[in-house]
Amino acid sequence: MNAETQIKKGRKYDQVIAGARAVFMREGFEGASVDEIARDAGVSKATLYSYFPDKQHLFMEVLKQECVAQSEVDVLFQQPGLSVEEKLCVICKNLITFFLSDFGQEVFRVCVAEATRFPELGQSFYESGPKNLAEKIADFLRSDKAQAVLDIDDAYLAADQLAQLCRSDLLLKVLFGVQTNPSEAEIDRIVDEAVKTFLARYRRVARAAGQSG
Amino acid sequence: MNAETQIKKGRKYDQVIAGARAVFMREGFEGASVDEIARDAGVSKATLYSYFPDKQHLFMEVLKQECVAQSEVDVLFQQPGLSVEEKLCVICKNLITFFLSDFGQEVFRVCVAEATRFPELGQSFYESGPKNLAEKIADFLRSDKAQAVLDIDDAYLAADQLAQLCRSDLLLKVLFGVQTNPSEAEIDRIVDEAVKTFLARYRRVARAAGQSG
DNA sequence: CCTATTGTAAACTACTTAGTTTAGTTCCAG
DNA sequence: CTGGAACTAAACTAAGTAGTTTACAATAGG
Repeated sequence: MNAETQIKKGRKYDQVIAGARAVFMREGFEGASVDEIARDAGVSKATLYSYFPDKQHLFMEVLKQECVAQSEVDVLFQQPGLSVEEKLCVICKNLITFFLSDFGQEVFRVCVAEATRFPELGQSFYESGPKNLAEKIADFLRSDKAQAVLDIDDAYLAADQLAQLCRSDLLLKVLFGVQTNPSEAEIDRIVDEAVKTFLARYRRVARAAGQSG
Repeated sequence: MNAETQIKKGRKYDQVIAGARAVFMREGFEGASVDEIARDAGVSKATLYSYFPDKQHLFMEVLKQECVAQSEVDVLFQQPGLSVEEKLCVICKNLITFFLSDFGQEVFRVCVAEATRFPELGQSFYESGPKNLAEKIADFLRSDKAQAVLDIDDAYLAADQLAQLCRSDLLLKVLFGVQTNPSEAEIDRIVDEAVKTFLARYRRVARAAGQSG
């Protein structure tokens, strides 16, 4: 009776998922047809339906996997020998690179579109993506190394502000198809300005050892 | 031969648009059926098709109107006797209130979802919404009153940063259905923190009259 | 009052959809 | 070589889709 039991079986499973991912990302849930998925997957419809009870379960399975993949994205990479400021820049750049990637864009778009139809999907996307990322950044901000340079009260809030400053105009532009691949220079500028604003607020003031509200 | 000529006619036009808006916002483009729109509009399908040549034109017309409505949202209201800092708070609060509204959320969601299928739609949503808002904020930041207190080089970038700091986690949470109506206190906190960070970067330093790079 | 316009409901066309079934094929273990 | 499992293409069902047409009703202007 557990939810998983209905899904999965033999050896063409991955192939089906791959085709489904491609079509769902391209067309959304309503726009995708099962015939197209089967064709794209190089698999017969009967096979597809031997793996998944229906279109919805297939859709959910695809996006569950995308969420897992997304949660494994690491914006922090353990790069030794970087100052906190440099590290902040690296974090920002990785974050931007991620949401500019085809993967990031497609998953984001589909999840926004179908969050109403599949409520648990929106939740799990949010948690494996933005929330997960913000928490990783917050952990870094709480580290001794960071705290030596930064004076932060609410690390999660600060992490979120940094992430938001990175996303900037770009996330919206990309989401609405206004600009699809910004130049490296443009990205560097945004990163630079984001970190500048972040440090203006959170850089520890030289003198006083205590924290100011 | 001009694009407009195909659409519009008599007196039930608004009714059709209203029904179409309701259904499209609820279901998206593919998910919405013309029968449902006609039913929801309290109009026969034949009447609907006497106003619009097809589903796509109807969809575009609805969203064109939403974009116009969106572009008329004013985040600045001319409120006299407010300090620049207070004004920034008001701007932030209005911005948040807007994207938390049903209207803001629905339009945003549908536009993201259909930006691939209807490229010009994404563009015009972006321009009438986020871009338009940022430009209004930038105009304020460039005003003498604001410049007396703030030291800003690139007003549009600063405006965008302020807007992003406002959106914070909230926009994403709302978009993915994680949190639908945050408390007033929560909003106030975000506004407060956004303005704090913004001012930390852009508040004119007491002493020097010139601007620093 | 009469007629043209604008509306209506409902049937209809031609097509697509999700999902099932059938009859036959490939593949591999024993 | 055999038997069973997994797979296939293709036909099929039942329902829904966009868009058209038909035959009829309400409403207004002159």
